[in-house]
Amino acid sequence: MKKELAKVYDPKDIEDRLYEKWEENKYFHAEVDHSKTPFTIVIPPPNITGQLHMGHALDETMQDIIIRFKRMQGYNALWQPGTDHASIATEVKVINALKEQGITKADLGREGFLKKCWEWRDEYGHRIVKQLKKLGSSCDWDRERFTMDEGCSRAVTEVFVKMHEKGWIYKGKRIVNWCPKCQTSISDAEVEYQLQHSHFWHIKYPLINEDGTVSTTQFLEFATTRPETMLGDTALAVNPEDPRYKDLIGRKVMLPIMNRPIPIVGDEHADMEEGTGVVKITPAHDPNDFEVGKRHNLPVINIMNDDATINENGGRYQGMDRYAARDAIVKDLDDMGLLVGIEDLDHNVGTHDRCGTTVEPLVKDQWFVKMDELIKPAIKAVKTGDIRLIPKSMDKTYFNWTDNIKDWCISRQLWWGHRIPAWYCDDCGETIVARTAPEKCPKCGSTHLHQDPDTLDTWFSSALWPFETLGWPDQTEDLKYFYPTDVLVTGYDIIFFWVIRMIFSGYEQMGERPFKTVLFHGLVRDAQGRKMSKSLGNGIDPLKVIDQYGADALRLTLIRGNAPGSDMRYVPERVENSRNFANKVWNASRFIMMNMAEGEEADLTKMPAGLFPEDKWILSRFNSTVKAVTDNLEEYQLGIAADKIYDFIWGEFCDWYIEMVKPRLYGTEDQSSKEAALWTLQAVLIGSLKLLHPFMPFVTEEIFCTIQSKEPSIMISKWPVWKSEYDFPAEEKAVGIIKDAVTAIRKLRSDRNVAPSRKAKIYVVSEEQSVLDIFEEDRLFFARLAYASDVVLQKDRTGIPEGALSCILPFAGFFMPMQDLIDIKGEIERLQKEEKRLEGELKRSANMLSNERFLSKAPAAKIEEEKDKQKNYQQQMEGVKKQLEQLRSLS
RNA sequence: GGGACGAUAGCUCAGCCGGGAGAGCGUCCGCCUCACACGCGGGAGGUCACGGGUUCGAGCCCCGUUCGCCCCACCA
Repeated sequence: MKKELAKVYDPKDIEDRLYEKWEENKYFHAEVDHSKTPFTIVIPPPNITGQLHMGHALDETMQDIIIRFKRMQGYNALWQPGTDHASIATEVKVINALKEQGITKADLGREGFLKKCWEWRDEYGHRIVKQLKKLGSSCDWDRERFTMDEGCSRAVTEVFVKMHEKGWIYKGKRIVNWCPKCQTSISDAEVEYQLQHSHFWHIKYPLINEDGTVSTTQFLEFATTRPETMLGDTALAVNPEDPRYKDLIGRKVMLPIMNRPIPIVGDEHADMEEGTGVVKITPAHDPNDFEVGKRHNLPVINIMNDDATINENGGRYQGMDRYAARDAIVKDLDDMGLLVGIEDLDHNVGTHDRCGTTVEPLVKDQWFVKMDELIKPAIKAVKTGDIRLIPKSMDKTYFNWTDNIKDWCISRQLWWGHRIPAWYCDDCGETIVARTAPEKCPKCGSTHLHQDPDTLDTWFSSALWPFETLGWPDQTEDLKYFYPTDVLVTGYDIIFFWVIRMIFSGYEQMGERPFKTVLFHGLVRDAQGRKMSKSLGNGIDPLKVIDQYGADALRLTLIRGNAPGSDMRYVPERVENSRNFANKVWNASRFIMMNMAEGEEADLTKMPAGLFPEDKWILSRFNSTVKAVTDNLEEYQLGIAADKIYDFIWGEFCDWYIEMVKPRLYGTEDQSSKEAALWTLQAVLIGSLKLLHPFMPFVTEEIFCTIQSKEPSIMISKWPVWKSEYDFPAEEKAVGIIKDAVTAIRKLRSDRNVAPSRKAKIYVVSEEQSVLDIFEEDRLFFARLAYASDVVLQKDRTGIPEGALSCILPFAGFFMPMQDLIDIKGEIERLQKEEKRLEGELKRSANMLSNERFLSKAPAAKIEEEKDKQKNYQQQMEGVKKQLEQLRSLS
């Protein structure tokens, strides 16, 4: 039975079926095999709270294209998948879910709460994986990992203990970013600055006289955006060079409300140019002030509880929220005559990126990673090119962060995550950091020990992702073979959170880079260029798009015309075009199959002897496309590669080649001609499907498996390579000439409104026998494409009816006698226009070729090219003039 | 304040090494031509933001300007 495809490509029927087939046959699975070169990608592990969004879709598609390409090239390709426990994001979700049942975290206790988290993970953690599969992602699911599985947890503990021994992880009282809502510390990277409307309050504190009395006439004035923190002020600072104030250094002012004398210190931090030059110093609630406090041994007075209400150090404001306290304090200061004025101000306020709450800098006992030494190899890696960032412009962003890096606060006051492997002795206070829970205190022998309640920043484990997923800390075969990975594909928005941390972790723990290249992509925005967000409700669900248009269409849409590192807009119409392209490929294949005789599969390993010029032309074009696309993919220029395949398949193979060979397929007399055409059709189609497969895995697989029976799947077939026997420059040129002629003739007919159904005799006139030979050889398809009833080749214009429609090209003139369409005047006008255009071109060409400096400096090939052009224009001009002359003699 | 990115057809965007600008959508004209109307053929539409410079030659390289967007830092 002859194989057939449905008339319209319907992805719904086939995508799930093919994905199952791939999984069943273990095509995604990679094992250590020393006869092959590994190529490894680790997935950016999606959060278990996540739902597939367009950002994932883009990220996954890029990785899948690369891994499928490499797999077909013969690499032992591993795409290592997994998910992230996403400590704070998950904890918040679980808390909210519990809230609906009226349960709090505290009700359940630590154990109970963690149980809920694991339940949550079991229920939702696989949702995202299922969604990734809908996209066609060829991850090795047998190797799926989770950042809190046994192995990853072991890796985390190992790193923590090792780094602690090295002195690179320490505990200390530092000012940290505190989220009063989530009740945890967060890292600098998690702080998001937001422009907020606020005020600048101008306040003055009275000077304390030399005799100890409070002055009623002398005040120091300053401005602040946070008047409530005055409760914790422990100094005013002025610049030591400031002539206005330097005599006052060492004197005191009376802190109003609290009635506490505080010193005036001289510190560089006070900028003489700014405001009055006086700054209030609150070491407990401002990072800069904390530093000033350290330099001057100032007391640190914390005035806030963990929920940002005022604590017992805030006197009568105790219990008030920080903003209520602010209003009250401003009012009280005003009543005391100490409020000088209020100014409107828009300024950036740090907020927690998860919940949007304004962070409160607080002094806390937290765990930190010391960054100064750790970061060095990471800086060197990008400087020397050991790790390459694409696009290159990301280098600067990278260095901007590494050059200004501060120690990393890694402890979180959360329950869901890796618990810090530190224990404290209740009797002597000793801190024990260990891989397993110690039985007794090594210092005093006490068995009264308790573990640090905190967990680690979720990025602490993701930083180890490239090697922990391959077995580290064990020295597994997988690790030796697949590490370092080849390319990391991710959005630029997590360069600081994740990419940099993986790089320094890789060098520190493995002594080697975690990946050779980082390929950054941008954000997928909506059609108006806005970020897709839940609150705006403008997000487009990739799953719905897949449902409607197919995964292939979505994938191609996201890849075409998307340059690395730059944001893209999701314009729905573009998906339609991609879907149309899938249908185009489908129908071209359908056409070829319809013409294949039963059981007649071409032997693609053997090129037939009797190929026609057009066969050679398309093979040659295909050959060039193979090379270009391969080069682009090697350079991770995915969008450019996709464009080239699209253009080749649609613009050359379908629009031209298939049309060219139709007469040979329909005719039955010349069997070898038909076979040559069928061989070429299959060779080029199957080759093109292979090129397209990484981009559109489903439709290509379905066609591949229908049109040939030798190989079980396109995804494990061989990637095409450039072949010298497919290189036909002469035929490329010859068919190029025919295409030009066909286009010109079609335009002429279109201009004159000649219906396609109306055929005409075409005279091809050229003095050059070689040109006539080309038309002779390609007569069959030329006639079809140019709507010719007959083609007459001759060296001059004898016998051509007067007033025939004509178009003149450099290499030949074409004449179509259509008596009812004679319009001598119109023809003259048309040719005059052409004459004028040619005059311009000839002038430009002559100018260039008479330019001494062009001739002496431009490359020889360029000069030759220009000379050829000039010659062509001259020939064409000659033909146009001749024709004009004749027409004028008629009129 | 520092830095990145962008400004190309009506819209959304490509444009690799500098050698006379492309795609999709839209639009206009003509076609149900025996694979595909999710299609075919043809057309219109561009001062490549602006001003200088380098070069035989600039959308592309250099300097400056304007506008947009993002990141980082900071505003006491």
